[in-house]
Amino acid sequence: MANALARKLSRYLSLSPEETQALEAAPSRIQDYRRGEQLVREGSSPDHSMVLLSGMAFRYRVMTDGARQIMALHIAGDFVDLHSFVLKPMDHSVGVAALAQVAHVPHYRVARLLSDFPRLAQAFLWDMALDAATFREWMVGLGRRSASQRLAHLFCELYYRMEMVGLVARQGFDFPLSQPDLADISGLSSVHVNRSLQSMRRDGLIVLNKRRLVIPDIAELSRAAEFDPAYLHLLSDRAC
Amino acid sequence: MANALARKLSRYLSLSPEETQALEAAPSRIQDYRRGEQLVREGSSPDHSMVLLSGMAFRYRVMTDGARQIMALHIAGDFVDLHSFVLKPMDHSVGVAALAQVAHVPHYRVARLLSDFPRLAQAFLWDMALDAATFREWMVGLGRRSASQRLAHLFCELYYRMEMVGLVARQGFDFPLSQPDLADISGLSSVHVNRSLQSMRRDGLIVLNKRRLVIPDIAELSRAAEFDPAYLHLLSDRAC
DNA sequence: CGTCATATTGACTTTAGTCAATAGAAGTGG
DNA sequence: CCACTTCTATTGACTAAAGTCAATATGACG
Repeated sequence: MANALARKLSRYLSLSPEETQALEAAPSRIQDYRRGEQLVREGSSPDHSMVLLSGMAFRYRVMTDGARQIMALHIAGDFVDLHSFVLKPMDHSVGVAALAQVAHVPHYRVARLLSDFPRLAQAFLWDMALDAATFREWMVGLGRRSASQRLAHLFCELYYRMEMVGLVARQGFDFPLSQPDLADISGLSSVHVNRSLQSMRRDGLIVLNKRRLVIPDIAELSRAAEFDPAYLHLLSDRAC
Repeated sequence: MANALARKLSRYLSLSPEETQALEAAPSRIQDYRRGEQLVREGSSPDHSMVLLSGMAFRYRVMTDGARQIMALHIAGDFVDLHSFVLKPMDHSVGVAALAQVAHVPHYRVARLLSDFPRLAQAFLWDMALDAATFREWMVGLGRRSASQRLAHLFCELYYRMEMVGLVARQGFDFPLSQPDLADISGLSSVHVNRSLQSMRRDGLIVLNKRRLVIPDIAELSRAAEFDPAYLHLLSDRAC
């Protein structure tokens, strides 16, 4: 998988050459998807999971009245729907926010990896746990943070995650999400997102235009968001 | 573990006698905790995970201004913090809502289970995926549902989960949560929870008093909440 | 150049939060 | 069993945050 996943998992444990090799060989194919396309549809029962090699994807659900809630963002190296290996049918869809290169990993090969490499089983557990930790952090935001804190918090999270995979340059990174997208992430209306962004711009916390987000002072934005990166487990907290 | 966990996991795959036996033998001890006590504290790095045998527990985080967000509820049979096996330190605390009997499973024994019984690894992945599916459902509620829909949705979820473990009698079940607790689950103020509950009572959707919740017509409450139990994966969707 | 999505602004409405008072209930020590 | 404390529940009056609707830019793109 062009090493993207192996690099991420090695934050948890150092992979043996055989394990890395097996991960490399796992995808059946690699495919590009454009913004607006769907990787997986709610209600379907995929026979493979997907690893994002580049671009951005998000998981979401559309309610009966058309409202959408985005529940996760994924960037290079993320195992987008590992859970579909054990939990079907899908209870949400996966969409593409920015031109994405995607590796398809058939579930039978996931099963093979688990049985052949017990340590990978643990690494996959770790990856799912990390995913869940991010869900929890977003829940805290949705339940208890103000509009601009939610946005600021999201920007901080993305900054660190992007940096981790080498996508931050000159304190900024590509940011393909529209204001309606941000609204559906933060549980707000797009009008309110617009106003909150403007206030953050006025305060010099962010520079956002032409699909690029610059954070002049991440420490200050973190303070505004009361952001604590602990839940991202950026440091190698290696068990083995 | 008095079979509570084995029963839950067997919703995913049928366990062999050896696997069941190994699960039974996994806890190092069993202990009771009273309402208000803490099972795990944010920031700690436990050397064991916990299975709830009876009672009710919840995972939560307290923010700097004292606001609390509850991110999960656990009932009998739930593996409360399996993730602490792979992800430390804890990014949230675990509290007790109602007198809880808890089995402690040392992490080294979890590791043993994973390596000795590869199918249990998959079952644990399933359990974590189920946990995450519930997180996502709560996120949708926090982001996009109205106050009384959030509460109604929670009540529906609990009804099905309680029924699954045989704790529903005469359309009702023990409900130890206070209105402030409900507020911290649903991201509302306790005053607003109070008013929403009263409106639901007036509509005959729920009967709630003396720490007991009765749902006269689960179909009607489900309609009000736009509740779809799919994410709970109640049916045996057995892979093996 | 026209089209479509996105961004911005103003005016107004709605939902939910805050503050404060009162009432009930449950638990505790004597 | 009683007095006392401490949660918990309820209500009213007022405030604030965020949503809605609608109009107008702005910008990318074929």
